Amino acid sequence: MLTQSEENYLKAVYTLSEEFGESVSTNLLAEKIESKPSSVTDMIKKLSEKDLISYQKYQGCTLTEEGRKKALLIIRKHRLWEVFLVEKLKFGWEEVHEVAEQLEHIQSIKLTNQLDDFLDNPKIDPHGDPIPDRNGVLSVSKKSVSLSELGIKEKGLVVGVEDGSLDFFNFLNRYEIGLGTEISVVEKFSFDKSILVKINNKEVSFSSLVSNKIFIQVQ
Amino acid sequence: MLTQSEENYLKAVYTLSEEFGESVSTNLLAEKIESKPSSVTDMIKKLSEKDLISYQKYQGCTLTEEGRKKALLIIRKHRLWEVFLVEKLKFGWEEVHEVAEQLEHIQSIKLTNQLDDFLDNPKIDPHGDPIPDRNGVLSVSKKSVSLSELGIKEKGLVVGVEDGSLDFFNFLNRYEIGLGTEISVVEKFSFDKSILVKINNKEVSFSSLVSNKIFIQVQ
DNA sequence: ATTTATTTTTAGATTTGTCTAAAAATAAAT
DNA sequence: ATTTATTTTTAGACAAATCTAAAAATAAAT
Repeated sequence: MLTQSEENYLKAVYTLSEEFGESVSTNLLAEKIESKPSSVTDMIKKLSEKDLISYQKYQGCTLTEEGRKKALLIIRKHRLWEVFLVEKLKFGWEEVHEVAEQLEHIQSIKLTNQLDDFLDNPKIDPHGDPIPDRNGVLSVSKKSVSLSELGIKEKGLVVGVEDGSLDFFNFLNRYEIGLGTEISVVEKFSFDKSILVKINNKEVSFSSLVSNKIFIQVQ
Repeated sequence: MLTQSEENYLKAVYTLSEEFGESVSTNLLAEKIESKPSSVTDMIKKLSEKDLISYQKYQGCTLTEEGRKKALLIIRKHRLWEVFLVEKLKFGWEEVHEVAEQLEHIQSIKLTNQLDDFLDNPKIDPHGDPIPDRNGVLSVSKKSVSLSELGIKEKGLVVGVEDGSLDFFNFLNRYEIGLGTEISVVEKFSFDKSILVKINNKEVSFSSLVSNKIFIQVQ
């Protein structure tokens, strides 16, 4: 059983490893965790004892296989709760982070997996970040962006949508858009924020309402 | 901001005050919290400093108005999460307590109130205990029991139902059962666990499936 | 009304996670 | 290749929440 603090360190090492290279320095971790380097050293030693982190003095640290797995399960919980807050409790996507930071530490595998099912096993969270599955595996590896954020001539695959309503689902069906559909941007109109895209060799225009809800992973 | 430990103490003082009289002894609290009397004394002093508990050495303690309010908001969260786990995530009512013990400490008034709305503002939790409203007020004061638990000739008012389905709602409508309806038990049949009751001066028989889902407050 | 038993409090120790200040190791700069 | 700057670690202290063991207060029993 890990403490909240230990979980936060594992998560921080994971995300910093992703963003910058492999090994994470003590100072960088301290900044992320908002604590002092000396505190970080102590905690790294502790997690190193537990074989969740591998560490050599003065050389920064990396997650072990076990540590990585733990980190991904915390991230899974965080992102599932974010989906819950936005989709079910009508939170704005910008205000969920703080609450999810607390909810991610709730211990119950059953809770996590039932929540996953209740939310229809979403693949991305409201910010476009991929959600690890129940084994801690990411099916989508990179962060995705909403269609509205793409530039002209950029293209990518649809990896998710934000709105779970039947209406929106029917709308997407009408245009033959599903997971894995390739979309490329032809033109963007700033006056109404609409976007002209090419799907299956047909050109279609979407309002910003729609383009904000379709998540794309650029190739 | 209270720590989890402080919150647990407030909740314990509240529930023990309800069960036994006003003043709660140090030993009783220690047993409830599963710690030692000396630890309890320390915490009581701390909460007393914060004006959440009133306390005189060797005389046990009681909640202040402020402390009571805090306790009721924690209980509110606990019971709302229990409803969520049973109704939405298909947990059994007997397995929700442990998880709710963790969820009750999540800090976000918005979360609590949105969850309340999402669950259609339930008045009782899956165990028949009343849920305080957003001001920490209990509209139903006593614990309720399922109809199946009443004895012959006992009567009471309907204060809630466990199942939120439209089917069940229609079923209740058919028999003119709503919140506040008086039900008295005429006879119980052990061979099939059905129950014969009187509602609006008409006698009706219910299966145990139904009687387990109707919550009654005995007068 | 003493004695005895129980309850409660105090005093001092422990663990976890943090901190500051100083020392040691590594990296950068002349 | 030294010197200087930066990073990281160590050593020791502190607050929170707990504990054990002993002392003090209250309650029960003779």
